[in-house]
Amino acid sequence: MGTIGRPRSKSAHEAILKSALRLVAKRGFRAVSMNEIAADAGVGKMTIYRHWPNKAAVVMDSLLELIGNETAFPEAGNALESLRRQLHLQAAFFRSSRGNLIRSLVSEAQSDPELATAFRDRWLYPRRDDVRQNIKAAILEGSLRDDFNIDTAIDQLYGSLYYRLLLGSGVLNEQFIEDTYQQFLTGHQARLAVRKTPKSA
Amino acid sequence: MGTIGRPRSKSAHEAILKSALRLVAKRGFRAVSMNEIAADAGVGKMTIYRHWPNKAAVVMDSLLELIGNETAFPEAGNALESLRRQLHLQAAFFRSSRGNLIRSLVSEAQSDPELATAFRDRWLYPRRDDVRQNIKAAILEGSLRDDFNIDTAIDQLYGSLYYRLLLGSGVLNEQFIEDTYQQFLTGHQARLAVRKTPKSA
Amino acid sequence: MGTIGRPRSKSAHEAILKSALRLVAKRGFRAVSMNEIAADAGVGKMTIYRHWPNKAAVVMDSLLELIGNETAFPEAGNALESLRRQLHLQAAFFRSSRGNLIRSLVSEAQSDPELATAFRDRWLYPRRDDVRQNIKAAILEGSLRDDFNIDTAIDQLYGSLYYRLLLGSGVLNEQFIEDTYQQFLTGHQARLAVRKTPKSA
Amino acid sequence: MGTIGRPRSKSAHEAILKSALRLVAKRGFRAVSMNEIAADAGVGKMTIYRHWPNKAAVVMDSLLELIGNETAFPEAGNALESLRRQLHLQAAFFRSSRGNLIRSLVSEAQSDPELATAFRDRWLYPRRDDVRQNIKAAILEGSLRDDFNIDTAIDQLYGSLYYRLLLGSGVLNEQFIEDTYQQFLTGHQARLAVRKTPKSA
DNA sequence: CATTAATCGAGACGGTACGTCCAGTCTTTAA
DNA sequence: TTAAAGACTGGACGTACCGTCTCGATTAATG
Repeated sequence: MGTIGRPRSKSAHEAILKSALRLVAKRGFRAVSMNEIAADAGVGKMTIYRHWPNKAAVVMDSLLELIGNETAFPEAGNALESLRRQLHLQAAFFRSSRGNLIRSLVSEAQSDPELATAFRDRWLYPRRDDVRQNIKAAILEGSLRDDFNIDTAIDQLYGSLYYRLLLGSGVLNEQFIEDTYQQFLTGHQARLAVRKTPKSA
Repeated sequence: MGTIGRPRSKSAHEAILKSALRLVAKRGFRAVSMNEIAADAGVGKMTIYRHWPNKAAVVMDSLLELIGNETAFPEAGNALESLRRQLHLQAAFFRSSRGNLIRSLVSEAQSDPELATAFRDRWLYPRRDDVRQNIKAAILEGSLRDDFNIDTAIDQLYGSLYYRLLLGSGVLNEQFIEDTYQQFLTGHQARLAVRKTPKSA
Repeated sequence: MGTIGRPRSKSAHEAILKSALRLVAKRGFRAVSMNEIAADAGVGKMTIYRHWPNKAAVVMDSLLELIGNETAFPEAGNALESLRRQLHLQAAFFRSSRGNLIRSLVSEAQSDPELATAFRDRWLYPRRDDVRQNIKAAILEGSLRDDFNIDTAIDQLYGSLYYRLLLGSGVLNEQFIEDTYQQFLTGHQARLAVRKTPKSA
Repeated sequence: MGTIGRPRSKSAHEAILKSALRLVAKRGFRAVSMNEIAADAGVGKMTIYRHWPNKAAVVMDSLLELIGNETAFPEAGNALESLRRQLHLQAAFFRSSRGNLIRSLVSEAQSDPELATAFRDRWLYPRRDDVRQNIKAAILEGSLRDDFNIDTAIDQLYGSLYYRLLLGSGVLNEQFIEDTYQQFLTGHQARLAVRKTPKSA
């Protein structure tokens, strides 16, 4: 049933998200003001505040609506390989300018409990669910053991990626991802009759 | 060499750090203003800026000077056990109100490159050096293998702790630490003649 | 020539004027928003702007259409007495909540030349014309001299009323009106027996 | 006794007043924003709000501190002549760009009771006191009668000037002032030889 | 009677100014 | 010279309102 009054402008909505995404990815969250986003989107500031409660919420939505599925699990012959490729996708995503969005949102979430909840519920947990599904599939395929705590394993796998993104202690390159994946395998791979030496650099 | 004029107040310096620590630990970085810290410390705002360049630097120093060694490696029979206990110390530290300092500084560092560098050079890397020394000791003791990339291993070990601190996806409890430690062992422990079953919840 | 389409709602027109009059008289021009008038009148904001160009125009019309003739010259035995009574009517009008409309419009007219012109052409000058007619009648009746500048005399008569309305330097009570009327008489009344030099252009 | 802390900047204070005066006199109250005044004065907006509660208060002070005595009673041989000249001064003041300040303040005062009180207490009443002193002097000099209500007489004298300033019904030229002055004389001048019934309270 | 076209209530829109807040700097007097 | 106190510039914030625009629904006069 249609509501009365002028409907919200879909084009304004999208223009705001695109401007926010572009500006924040390029210059960072704090360096971009609401006035600037509004001007860039050709929109009144009140329109932004009518759609979102604050800057963080705008950026949160621009992440979800515009680039939400860049890190989806890719097709591969089996679950384990799909997981491996997704880790590389995630690293590439973090290395790109999009990584600024994640850094900004995690940063703001430290002083904004509502944003923290939103980030978890709308970004983190859905992606963790995907990972969990993938791991369960790998278990069913017989590639992984079935006696470990999946949530803990996920934290170990992805924790190091977020760590390098946020702390900058090292580069998120291919080798690092490969090592992390292998370390995960070492701990959780199903035991075969024969077993080789695990590896790392 | 005798200085002219009124000497700097050492008590002011400490009062500022204590106020900053207390207020930021309780209410968070963003919610605390410089005026408030100055007032709480019974000090003029200029005195703060004469000692530190900005708010983040004050909090950085309050972390280092007041509670810097709460996570030092404890004595234990061997290097591995010392590492295990340190992981538990670090988790306790993160769970306490002090965790707010780390969260605040990492958060601010996302938009302040100088702070990012300072945080790495003065907090992160010294502690990583300790971990590295410990791991090398464990290698020498024959408890760990000697063919892995230590920096990557450190990221895997501590990344999940920072992840839970900053993302709030799960509790930093004893079990989580124990699992993380075991997963590290699984991947890096020296192969003995006999081997037990690794574990997890 | 018949117009096409839905005709303008006369009831909406009147409801708007009544709401504007009531709200502005009670709370003042600036304190009342167009949204509020629209809501009070049970009308869409666009309907107001389809009938009038801006808020001042609405209030201007509410003054003219609803209470325009409260200060008309009353019947009396002669022109002078009619003038005297009209001055008292005008004072009563200014003292009432209707005075707020005049104050509001004069106030807005200071920064809105179009409104200033409209206020003069539609409110001020018609009433000055009435006064002028009355004075001319009094001259014809032999009660007033015929050698003074009528416009200047009107400004002197009514200027003090507007002055007290807008500046609030004193009350617009009966005595003040009576004194003002007498001062006018002193200067412009026809000489009964002997008289000295008249004055003015 | 000197207070502690940095004292308010006298130069900033004056720069603000001068900018406000210049801009408002030229373009009018509503057309000038606080940001603009701040920028023109080379001052932060907070400094303005630290010295005054709102724009009207700034303009009020710029009127009083910068051009307050342009309408002071000039020296003349006698009180009546001084009054006559002051009327001409006042008219010239109203005709000049300074008249915009008076118009602005009276306009804003219609919706700002505090400003209304301030305008009366700080601008209007002091000047009325001067007029009252002058009239009393003229009475003592024997030029004016002593049996009329002075406040009413002042309203009649100056009311017409404010009326033409605010309503724009006619020009504030020399002739108008002269007529107004003569009308005042007619009603209040002391009778030279023979005299009939006086008038008014 | 169906069509047409301007109106209606509702409310989102672009734009502009407001008044508040805080970071980091500067300027006093006192010690 | 340094201290406490607090005023300073600069700039972002979130709110309010104006006057315009856009919906779906209504309402005469026209065809």
